[in-house]
Amino acid sequence: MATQTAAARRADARAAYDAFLQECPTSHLLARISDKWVGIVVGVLRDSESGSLRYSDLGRAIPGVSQKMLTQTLRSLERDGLVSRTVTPSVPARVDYALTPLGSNLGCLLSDVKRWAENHFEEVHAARTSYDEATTAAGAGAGA
Amino acid sequence: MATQTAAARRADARAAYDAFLQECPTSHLLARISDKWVGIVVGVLRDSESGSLRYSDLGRAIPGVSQKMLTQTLRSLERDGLVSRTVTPSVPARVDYALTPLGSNLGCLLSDVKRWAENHFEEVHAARTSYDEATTAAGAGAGA
DNA sequence: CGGTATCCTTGGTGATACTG
DNA sequence: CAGTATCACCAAGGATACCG
Repeated sequence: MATQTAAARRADARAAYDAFLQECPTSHLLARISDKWVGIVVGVLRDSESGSLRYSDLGRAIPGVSQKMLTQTLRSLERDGLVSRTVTPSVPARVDYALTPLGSNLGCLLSDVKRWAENHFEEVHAARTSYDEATTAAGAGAGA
Repeated sequence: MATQTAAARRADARAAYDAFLQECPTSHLLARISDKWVGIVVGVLRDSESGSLRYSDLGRAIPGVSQKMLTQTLRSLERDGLVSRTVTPSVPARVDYALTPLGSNLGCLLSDVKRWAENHFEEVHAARTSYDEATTAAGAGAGA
């Protein structure tokens, strides 16, 4: 059983690579910021003047997010020390979320990314259009 | 049918938000760079001295990637004008991929992200550890 | 070698309902 | 209000097999 198929070896390599990826901080960060809601939550938190928002305010500020996703996102962020969670045990429980300094810092990075995106958006869009054009033209022969 | 449930309104809001996201260049960029293989491919391409690699070289340089994913990634990148695809119609077909200037530029951004990740890795890790510790402690009560 | 088309498996995503 | 647990769904990811 020592010699598996090429596929098995590939799977093995994949596992090894996966392990390697675990060591790579960049992957973690990329995974974190690419999370659909993370960028938005951080943005909203940065946007708010007081810098802190309640759970439901967050939900209200982000249309289309489910409690599950909001909670999940918040917990991840909290776990990574990016946001702080403050519970005020009043009668109607009140929980405030705010960016930690580290979270703020991440926000800056996000800003950089945003800036890049805005700067190069046209170029990408142009490239995409011309590519699609070429592709459509190539495929059009069969359709007509 | 004018007044749907709250869920329906939520879905509606979600759709609207989704549409908004389409307009936001940042989302596109985030989606692109967060793609599991994009970052790696760009990195490998940047890493290579000649700046250009053949399809199978790429596959070899990235253990654990399937042809499907490699091709898909490459095509996306090409579509967005991030990499160039050069076909040399020799007898054994030869295709070289290289970063375009724009792709190079993206590589720089990726470097920034990488730098940030490496700089703050410890902090995040520390936060995570202490969070996990607290969580484990909280759950331990039932186990004992 | 380079690439595409197909099928299958996984898990992320979201809705619902229930608790404190 | 804040949050959790469960269920159902879809789409991305990957393996396989097959063309040029």
